[in-house]
Amino acid sequence: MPEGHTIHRLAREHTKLLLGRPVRVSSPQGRFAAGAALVDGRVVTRVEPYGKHLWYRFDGGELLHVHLGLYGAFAGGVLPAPEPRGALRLRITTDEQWLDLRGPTHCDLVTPAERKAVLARLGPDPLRPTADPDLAWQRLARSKTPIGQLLMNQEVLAGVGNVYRAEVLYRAALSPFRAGRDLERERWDALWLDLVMLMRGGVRLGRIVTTAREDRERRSGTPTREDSHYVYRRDGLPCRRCGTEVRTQVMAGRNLFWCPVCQPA
DNA sequence: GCTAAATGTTGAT
DNA sequence: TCAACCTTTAGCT
Repeated sequence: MPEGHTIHRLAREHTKLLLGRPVRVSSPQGRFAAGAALVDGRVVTRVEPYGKHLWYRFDGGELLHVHLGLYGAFAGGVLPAPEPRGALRLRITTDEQWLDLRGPTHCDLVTPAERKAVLARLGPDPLRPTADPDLAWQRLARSKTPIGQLLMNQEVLAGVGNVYRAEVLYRAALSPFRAGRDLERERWDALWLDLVMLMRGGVRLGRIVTTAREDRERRSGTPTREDSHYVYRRDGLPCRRCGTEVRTQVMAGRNLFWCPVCQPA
């Protein structure tokens, strides 16, 4: 379930769990066996998130790069660890805890240069305190590409995925089909601030909630999980604010959701 | 029990 | 544009 908020939350958890401790590292599945052997017994000195990427630094200078992709996920708990089964790419254990990684797109040892190359291609990450929204604006402001596509481009913005794309555009009352260069600077600044707030909330809660309380309660009395979004995966259902059917269509290779009335072209 | 789809990216065609 | 990665879950039967 990984957009940027998931990655930043994992970085916090893993920092608390691993930092300054020697770890046992293995790859029961075998695909990361050689890399695991190289860092087995090392001390973790840093866990760093950027966008949807995670890096783990070890005291021998090694760097582990993890990208969860669409299905990658961590699980963990207090020892003893469960018997490894299925495709378990990575297991890290401390004296007390175990951590399992399954299904990632990337789980590899990389050089500092390779890490730099990845970072160089990423746009500003709304979850990083020093992120500069102007870098994204430079790209947006001269692009004919629809804003719904630009928001998904990690070279424009790092960490935004399909849920935040749909939801932040709804909250801004912006059509996903509007060209980036037709976006006013003030509206971009407001969009960025909203992303920062929403994604920080995602880190805190461990899930994405974009609906204002009054919108959650209007239709259902008690808030439930399915009230967490305005439009994401709500195609065919009435818009929470205007009642119009929420629409969907593929944009940037993923299902986009929007309200044609609240987000007029 | 089976199938399709899912909060993502890459590399081949 | 599409298959691959590889796991979980929702929605069927």
